[in-house]
Amino acid sequence: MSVLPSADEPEDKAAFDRIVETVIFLYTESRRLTKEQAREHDLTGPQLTVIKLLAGIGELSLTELSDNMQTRNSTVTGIIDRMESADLVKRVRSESDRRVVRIRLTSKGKSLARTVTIEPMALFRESLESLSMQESRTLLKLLGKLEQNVRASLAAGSRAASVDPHD
Amino acid sequence: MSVLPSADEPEDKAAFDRIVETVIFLYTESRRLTKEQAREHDLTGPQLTVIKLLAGIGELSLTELSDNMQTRNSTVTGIIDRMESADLVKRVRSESDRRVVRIRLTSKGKSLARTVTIEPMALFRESLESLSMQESRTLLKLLGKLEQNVRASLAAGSRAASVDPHD
DNA sequence: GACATTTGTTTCGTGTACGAAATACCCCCG
DNA sequence: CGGGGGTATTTCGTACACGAAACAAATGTC
Repeated sequence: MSVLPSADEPEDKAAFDRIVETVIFLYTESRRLTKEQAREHDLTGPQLTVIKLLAGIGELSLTELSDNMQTRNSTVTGIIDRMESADLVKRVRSESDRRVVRIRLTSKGKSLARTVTIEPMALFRESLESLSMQESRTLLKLLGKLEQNVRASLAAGSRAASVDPHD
Repeated sequence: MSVLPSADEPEDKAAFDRIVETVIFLYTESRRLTKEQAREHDLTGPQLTVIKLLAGIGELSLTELSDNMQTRNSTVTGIIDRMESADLVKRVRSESDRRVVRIRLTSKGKSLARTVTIEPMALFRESLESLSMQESRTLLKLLGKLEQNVRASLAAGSRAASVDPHD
């Protein structure tokens, strides 16, 4: 905010809400379509993500995988469990550090990775291409700013709820 | 974010990926914090959303609720089930159309709505306030453009199947 | 007024998604 | 050598989240 807060204008609030709604829409809808596409290959959305990540990088530990997917370890454990029983992936204990599990594609997983051309969040990515270079740079900058603020709030600790300078 | 040591990738592709990643980050992290905050009142994230919606509007049918929350009916049924056994909400059959169920806050639900000050996605909303008016307008415009493209793709994709065209 | 169709809600089965606790293994300090 | 503190993964219990099918009330058609 620059000059004055101007006691919640309905317009401002509506604009904020619209931004939040739009982000939720983009995320949930892209996810839904990813899931639907993945299904044609008997995969779920997260499973497709795992396959594409592993196909691109080679092998990842479970924690690296969960960092990449922005989900918790315990969630990824379940996903890998199901993928392992579907023979898409296998777990290999690391030699150097016997705590870590390396996740690797099986031959079946690899061939599936070659077959499936769609990327996770494809819908989202495609729609991005319609923006000009200038626009996507601007978008990235603004979103990055938001991200920084969120991270700052998170780092600021799990203190009070929305305890802000009220008004 | 990424585990990959992406020193200097081609900016274009990296920019797209960064945007996608950032949106996912914003959504999941805000959701996580909302959940955490709601928990202090023995609520889950979606339950807080329901309470705030009902407190603002009064009463809603299950379908209206699921539209507002961008989730499926079957999901909301479960949420309302749990809220009903916690005596936060009650189901009332509509008189005019006996198929519809109206969801209404109980007195316990209402007093909770007054007690809990935080809004769903509070973290997200707060971080938005750090943007200038100009910036949030720009952000809204660009996101809106993305949303339009996604909607267009969805409409085009649903030609084959008989999916309900939403607008 | 009997029928098929549509619309609103629930049921069911599967797959995330989370936090907390348990487990296994690493490293370090003494 | 031994224990303490830390990290990596799994287990467990609960709550979404979805699609498909079941169900019920409303509406359209004749």
